[in-house]
Amino acid sequence: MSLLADVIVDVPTLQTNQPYSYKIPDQFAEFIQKGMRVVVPFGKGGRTVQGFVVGFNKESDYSGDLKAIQSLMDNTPVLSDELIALGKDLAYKTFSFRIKCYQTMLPAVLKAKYVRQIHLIDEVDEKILFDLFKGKDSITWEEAEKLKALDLVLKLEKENKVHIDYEVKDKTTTKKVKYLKPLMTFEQLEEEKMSISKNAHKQVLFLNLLQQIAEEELVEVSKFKEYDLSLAQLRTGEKKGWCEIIEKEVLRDPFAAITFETTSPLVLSPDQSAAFEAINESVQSDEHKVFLLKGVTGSGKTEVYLQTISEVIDKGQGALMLVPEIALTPQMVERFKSRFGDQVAVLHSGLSDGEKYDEWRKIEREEAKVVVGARSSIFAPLKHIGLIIIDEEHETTYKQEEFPKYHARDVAIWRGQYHNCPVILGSATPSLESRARASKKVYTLLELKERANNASMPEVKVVDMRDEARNGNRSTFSVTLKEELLKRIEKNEQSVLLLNRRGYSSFVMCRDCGFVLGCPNCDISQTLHMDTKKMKCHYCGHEEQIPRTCPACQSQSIRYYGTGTQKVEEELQELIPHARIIRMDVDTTRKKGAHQKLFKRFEKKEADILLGTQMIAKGLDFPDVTLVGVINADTSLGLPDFRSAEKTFQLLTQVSGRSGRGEKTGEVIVQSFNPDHYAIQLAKHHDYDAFYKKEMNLRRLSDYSPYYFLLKLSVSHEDEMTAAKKIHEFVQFLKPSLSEKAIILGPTPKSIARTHNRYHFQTLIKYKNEEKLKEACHELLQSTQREQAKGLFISIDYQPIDFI
DNA sequence: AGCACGCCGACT
DNA sequence: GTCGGCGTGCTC
Repeated sequence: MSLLADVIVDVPTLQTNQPYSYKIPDQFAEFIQKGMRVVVPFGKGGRTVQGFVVGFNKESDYSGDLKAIQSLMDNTPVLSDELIALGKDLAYKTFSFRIKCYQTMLPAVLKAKYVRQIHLIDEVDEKILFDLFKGKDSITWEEAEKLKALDLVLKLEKENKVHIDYEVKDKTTTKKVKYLKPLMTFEQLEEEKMSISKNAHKQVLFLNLLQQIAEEELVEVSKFKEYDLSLAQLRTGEKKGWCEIIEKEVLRDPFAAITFETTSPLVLSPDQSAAFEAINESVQSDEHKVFLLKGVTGSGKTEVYLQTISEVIDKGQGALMLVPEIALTPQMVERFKSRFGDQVAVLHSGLSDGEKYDEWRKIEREEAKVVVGARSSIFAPLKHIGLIIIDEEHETTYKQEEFPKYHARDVAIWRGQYHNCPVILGSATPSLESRARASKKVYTLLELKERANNASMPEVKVVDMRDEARNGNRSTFSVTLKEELLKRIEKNEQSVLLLNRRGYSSFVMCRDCGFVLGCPNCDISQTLHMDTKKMKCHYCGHEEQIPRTCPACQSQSIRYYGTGTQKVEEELQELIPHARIIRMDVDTTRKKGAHQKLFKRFEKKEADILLGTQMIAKGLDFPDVTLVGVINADTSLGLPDFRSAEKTFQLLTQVSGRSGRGEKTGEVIVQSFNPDHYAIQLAKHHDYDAFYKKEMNLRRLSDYSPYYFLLKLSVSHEDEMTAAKKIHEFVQFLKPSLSEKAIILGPTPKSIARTHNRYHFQTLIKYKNEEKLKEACHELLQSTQREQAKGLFISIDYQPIDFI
């Protein structure tokens, strides 16, 4: 009795979000394994799609004829039993499709590409042969589409003159290096030398070189370039049987050119030892426990991580560590590589798809024991996990904004449970959710109270910008900040300036009539981009010229408003003409490696001031930075987001940590229009505990997280009325499954009500224990499939991060 | 997603 | 009368 394979097919719809049974042809029976990618026929016509084998079954309850698997795409599984189960669970929890989850877990190159090929199978008109097929016997669907000949192709197919073939193409590539292997002995080569013409200098040279290579030795073909021997000349030798050229696969190592000095563990402080001991106990006893490691910046959390990982490796297990993408700096990677050498695999967005795949395979083959990476690394194919670390656990980038909308912290805990291993959540400013769980003893709280080397926390000065304005200073920079910047330049010390970009944009406004240039497709203002000298919509990418006169009143006084990094840089340069400034923002760091280059330049003291957005706030250690300025602390306070105070507090605490990391004491200047706001005042006093208490109280009074869970239902449609009507309908649908305690906010139009010419509405559901809610949401998605197919978008976001 | 089946309008 | 519109339903 042969088995059937359960396959999840690459068709992301609700109707197909389930395993399909396929027969396994005899030739694959021996090789097929759970977790492999396969090519299967699916649906009518000759369509084939990629699928994942998620299990085997003796029989199927499907009444029709079963189809057979067409081919296997892997020699070894790409998904382990653990990841197969995790994907299934994630799909349910995040209201997503299983296939999407599996694709998210794997490197991009493992996602199939589909090619539709049109093959000629019968005689056709000369003209068609020439115009369409250009004399070839097959063309791709896309080529035909470009020639606007798809209807012709379909007609030819009906006439049986062409055949449309569906191919699943594998994108995986491995880097191959050509090696040369001698096949003859010294004596045989000597004989060969006799038999060839003495004028064939290159051939003689080649034979001489071959004689120098030991038997069984492989030499890289590229080495022969040094002797001016081309590949063609080597191939001639291959034809004569002197040698053989073989290709061997090598893994790309993005850090190959860099050598890392090895470092040894540092001596731990009493706080660090206590934390280490507590976590290590869980490691040694294979106990799943979640630790919240709270330590101020510079308190040595990383050293605790490193030493715990070392224990895990000694036990023969692996460790997974997540850091936010922008904190994944060369400095960070270096710390891990220099402690654990080649056992470290690094996954981040700067790698090419091929490089990512190679790092992934290094992990999968168990050549790497330590994985360091951003959000998606939480799915790394480590088989024996002994520890998972989420550094800077409060960062919102751990929540993916696209489907599947998972939170890496939740996945970490899932995997920690599966592997019976501890999970560490580390932060100087833990999220309220995590800190509250620690209070309720769901997590174990570990604290590092002191900075290493007895460094003190920097002094924070808050400058009231309203006073500045009253005193006639309308510039971006307060008098105090300017003076302090000048002092640093004099003393040859460095400063970091942070421009808080959250909720800020530079838009063009008419000073006479107040006209703001908006996007024609979306209800937001367009942003000014000085580098390309264009206006751009950040939502849909629409671009147009910068207006010279106001489109509404023809006034000439239309100009930009708001503060972009570029404008601040210009203003700063004007204010302090001799200051050497490095600006870091999305524009100057777009190119690969630009980020690192700018930091290196700053490190080498080629500049006095580093000016940038959030990306400069993380994990960087510059000993000569003694001043940190926050230009606009409170732009993020005004956002319609219940976490805005928390975000502001975290940001200010974070940047303050950048100052005074060396021997010199540091100073922080925060410019604000709301200097008395508790988030600013408590950040000034480095008082997380007081902030936590105060903020928890506010959250309790306003019924927000962590007291309530949140679920966001969004709906969009081309027609405003339809979208509005539908979301009301859906809320009515969900209501019966909610208890009295649940609170429904909205529905309301989103603050950016229109993008891409679609109208968006959303509603928030606040709840504590609602057993039936998740099931009801799934039902809602199921029952609205028809409407979804007709252009109604519905999205359910469990524990959303943004509300705007 | 992509395809077939099926039931209504305007054409050789 | 039929060709083709896209609404509906299914894919192992």
